Amino acid sequence: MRVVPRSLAEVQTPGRKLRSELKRGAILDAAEALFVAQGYASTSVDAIAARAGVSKRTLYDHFGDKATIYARTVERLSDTLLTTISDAIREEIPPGRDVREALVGFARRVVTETVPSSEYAVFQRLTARQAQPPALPSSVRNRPERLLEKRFAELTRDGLFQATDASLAVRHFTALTIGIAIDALEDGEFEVAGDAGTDKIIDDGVDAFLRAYA
Amino acid sequence: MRVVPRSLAEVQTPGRKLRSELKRGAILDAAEALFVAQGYASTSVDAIAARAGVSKRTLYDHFGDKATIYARTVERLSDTLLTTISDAIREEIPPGRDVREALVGFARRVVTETVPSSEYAVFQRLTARQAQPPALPSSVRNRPERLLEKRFAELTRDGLFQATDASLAVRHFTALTIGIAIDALEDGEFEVAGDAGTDKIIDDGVDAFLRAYA
DNA sequence: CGAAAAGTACACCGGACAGTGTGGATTGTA
DNA sequence: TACAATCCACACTGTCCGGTGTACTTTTCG
Repeated sequence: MRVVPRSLAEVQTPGRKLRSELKRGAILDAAEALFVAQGYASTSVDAIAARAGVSKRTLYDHFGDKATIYARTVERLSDTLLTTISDAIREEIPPGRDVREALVGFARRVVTETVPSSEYAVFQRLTARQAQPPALPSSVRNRPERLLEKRFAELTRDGLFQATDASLAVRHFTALTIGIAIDALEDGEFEVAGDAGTDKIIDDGVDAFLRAYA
Repeated sequence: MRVVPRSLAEVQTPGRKLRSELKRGAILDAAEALFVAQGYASTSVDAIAARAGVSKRTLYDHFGDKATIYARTVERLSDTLLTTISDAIREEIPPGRDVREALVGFARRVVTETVPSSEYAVFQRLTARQAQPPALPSSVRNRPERLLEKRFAELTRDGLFQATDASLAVRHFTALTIGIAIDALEDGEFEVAGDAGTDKIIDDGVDAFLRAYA
């Protein structure tokens, strides 16, 4: 006589493969959080497994070793970031929108959407040369910038602002807005000020940028 | 008349003491190089001792533990950086010098003098929130910026450029020049280009800054 | 049903590392 | 010469960590 509660099993289990994929995602989530908070070297595989609610063995069955976990984490982060930037460009800097509004909207959105997971900062920091994990090629690191560069070139062609060197303009723009905002957030500069602080930073940055490139 | 020593400490021979001080310096040199290259967690005390040409026991006699070595390293780095910035301000941005020349000279000097030890970048990175070593207060982290801020305020008062908010102007200036240059250096962006690459970055950055703040 | 996939618990290994203890060598100084 | 400061070589402890092996359970599906 079968005592196996088939119905119960079917209800609480959404399929082997799906569940396996969920575990995989949970592992990457945990890994991302820990790598971001503590860095590569100080994050133990046991800690990742514990946080993911998964046995260490499962983790090693999914990914072969710690370096691979790290690589997959950064890859996923990179993809997410790329999507975020791509969406933000399309929706915040559409043809016809006032340039100042568009730039402020874009920067603000990138910063807020990548906080508190702080994808942008995390990505920069994790991909920075620390020689601990295998360093990533700068071609990967700069993908988001390339997207914005293309849009800036179009804006210049339409005469909306002067950026003969689109690559340079993007560098200056991100440095003046997103870069400074992320820096400030990492310093915990305004524990209270919150969004207002970053908003002001971004407004000021866009102001300066437009003064230089209008 | 016999000179009576008040304590043993006063009588200590300059020979021994000097040598001891040299060892101490060598340890800090080694620690700085390794912390910079590998980060805190991945740098072993044994490695520091080996690189300094000093026994591990001597190292532990001088400093009590790894955290203290790290703290002393960052302190020394901070002091060196502050001196570098201070000198650069005094000598590159003197009263009367053409503003563009002064700013280019300043930024170029800060970058070149802090490379390849890359004090500036190192300082930023080591003091960044990584939660591994005891985080430093941002008051320490921002000391160099304060100096430049003061000079910018003077320049504005003299009508040489428009920076009603000196703090903001400094942020924008460093972001546009030193920040981008250091970033590029860390990426190993121009393995060959060398100084020419950073020089162009700085020229472009100063151009943009002056367009925004002239 | 029965095989296989997926996961867990747990013990284990080898190595690295922070930190200590000690005895001995060198060397300025009284 | 005798003493003390300084340093070194070396052995040792406890701990953590990356990674593996294995035996057991649960779930899925032909």
